[in-house]
Amino acid sequence: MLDDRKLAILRAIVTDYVSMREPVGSRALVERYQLDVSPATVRNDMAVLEEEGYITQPHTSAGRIPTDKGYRLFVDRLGTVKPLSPSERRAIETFMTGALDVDDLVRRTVRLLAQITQQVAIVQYPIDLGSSIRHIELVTLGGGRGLVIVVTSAGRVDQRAIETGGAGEETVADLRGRLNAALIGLSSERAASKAGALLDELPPELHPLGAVAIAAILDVLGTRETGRVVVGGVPNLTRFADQFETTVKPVLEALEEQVILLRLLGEAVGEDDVTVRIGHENPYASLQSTSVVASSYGTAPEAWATLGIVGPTRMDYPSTMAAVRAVARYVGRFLAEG
Amino acid sequence: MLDDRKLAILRAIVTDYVSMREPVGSRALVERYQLDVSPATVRNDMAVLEEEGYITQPHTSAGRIPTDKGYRLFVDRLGTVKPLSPSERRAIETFMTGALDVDDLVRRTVRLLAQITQQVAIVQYPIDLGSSIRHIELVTLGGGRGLVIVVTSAGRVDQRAIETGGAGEETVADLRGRLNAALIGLSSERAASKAGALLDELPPELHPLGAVAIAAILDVLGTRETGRVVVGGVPNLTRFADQFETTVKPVLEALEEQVILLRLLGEAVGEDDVTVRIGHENPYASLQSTSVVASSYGTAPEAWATLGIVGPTRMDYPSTMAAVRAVARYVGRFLAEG
DNA sequence: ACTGGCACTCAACCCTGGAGAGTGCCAAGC
DNA sequence: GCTTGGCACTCTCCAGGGTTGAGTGCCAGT
Repeated sequence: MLDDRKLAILRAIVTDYVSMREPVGSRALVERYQLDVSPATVRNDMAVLEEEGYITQPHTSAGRIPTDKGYRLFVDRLGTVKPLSPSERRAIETFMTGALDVDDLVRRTVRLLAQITQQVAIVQYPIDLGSSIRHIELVTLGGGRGLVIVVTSAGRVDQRAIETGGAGEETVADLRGRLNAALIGLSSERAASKAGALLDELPPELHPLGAVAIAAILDVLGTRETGRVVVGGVPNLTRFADQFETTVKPVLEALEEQVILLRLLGEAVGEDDVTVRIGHENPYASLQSTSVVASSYGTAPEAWATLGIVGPTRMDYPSTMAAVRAVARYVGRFLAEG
Repeated sequence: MLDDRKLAILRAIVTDYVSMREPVGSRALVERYQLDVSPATVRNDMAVLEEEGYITQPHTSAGRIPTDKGYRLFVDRLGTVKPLSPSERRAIETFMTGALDVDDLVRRTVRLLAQITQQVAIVQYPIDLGSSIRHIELVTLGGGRGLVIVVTSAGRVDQRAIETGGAGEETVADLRGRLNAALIGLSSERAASKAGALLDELPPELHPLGAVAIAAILDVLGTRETGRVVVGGVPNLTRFADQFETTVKPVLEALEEQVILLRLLGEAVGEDDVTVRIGHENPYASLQSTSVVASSYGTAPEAWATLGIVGPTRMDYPSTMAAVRAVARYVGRFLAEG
């Protein structure tokens, strides 16, 4: 039902609307793109496209703009791959090299992604499901307080504050030794179950301290998968300039909710390539005037997470997708190399 | 030159403009506040206030609005202390209790502050200048990589990735022992100088690993003071609704710059009470249409940092200052108790 | 020193008419 | 049968003009 010319017209409408930011009419279309037909023909085709729900007009005498369905078709079948510009490639290289640690890497990635796409960037901290426990440290801080520190083979360090009570240094050392002996080398899941069982094996004098320490370890292991999220490039939202209160505020609110962001990125897990959610395809009402372009990154199972961007549905999908894909690849490679 | 009535009029103008968000005229003033004089008298006084630079009018036939200088006078001499509402007190209690660790505490504080002030909140991580080194951990991760972890008596944990090369487990253990023996209990400054000297004392076989480990430790100690900053409540910026591109974008950009935020908060260090910077008093051009209300918090010297809010110059200073002060006190107390 | 009165200014609002962009439809042409 | 030129129609946008209303500054009177 949609012949080649209609598809070409849809592609032209999307392209034009994205760059011009104005509803596009039949005349402008034939002038700016080589359609080799008259405006009247284009109008007829546009009527069909509108009937099928791919485009719509804001008001009677205006040009057409793509609907979410139109963008979807464009992304799925019409988008031509747009390679990154040399300067973008260079930006990626420059940003990545010299990252100090995972924290720094994530911060750099957010900035980079926001800069090339000119959108709001979201990067999830790498989660290391498949990694194993490398070290467990118990430190007293005085005043009856202390820390439990868990280090994994992927280089991740988590800590929890605990009440140590009046436990002496040798008690701490004893417990530290037992914990390490029991848990080092185990995966998160196995460590969690082993730790639970370990409490019963401890001599009574280690019991009070052992209980809180193990509880802290279980907490670390349990919350590990949810991973944090970092957001950047929020100023790019100002390009939504029209409708501020109605459009931007909900988006800002969503961006402050870690849970929402995680779920948003979560949709991309398991996909091979870049995932695109357009407008209402989005699970959150507050983001239904935006699109999300996301991708997994990293080398499973050691470090695996997702990153992406949030922007107006009216965005340059080919470029954005290329950028997200490229950044995901680079970060993944960087992570693998250390 | 400014008698009591003129001051009362200025106070009324500020109060009214903040709540009504509209230039305020002489008639409205005498109607809404008990000035006991006629509009004409108020007009005469307003002419003087305008001449002195405390108020201004957007255009000829409009009411008056306060200038930065007017707000300054209001804050310094006219603001009546506004106690927190019971619900705000309750919010503070609720938010604080149950914080897991410093990270969590900071996150909760940002949310809390943003919620009660309805502004953008900024909280600096506690910096622990006066604390001492409690433990140093060296962990190998395989693949020639490893981690240096530094724990302070205030419970702060920092880590750095290092190249361990092919160093064996006993080498690592040896170095770990020497580092801990040398550095535990020292303050940041003394630890830094001692660490630098320590390298020369190491036996040759520990040299390559010792060099990178000590470099990492120095890096941790060196960057510790600059502390990170967390921002929250950005959606509250939407209440700037007028002038979006011109007003909000620069603010959003500033909010993404850790350096700017740190400097902004830094101004409040050493002050006893809440610090207020109004409009152009602000060092950054992009924030000159905003005011910053900040306060130090924490118990020196163990943990000491600042927090505050950024909002329009047209803000409810008494309430905001009360809220910032209260939150700073609470967080400080919480931090002291652990 | 305060007040009432008055003339003046200026943004905001509404209404109107014209211009322009774009459409849908139809009859004619290839 | 698809395509095209023509035409009437719709609707937004914009500029112009008149009115309204809030607010001011100034002055003379108490």
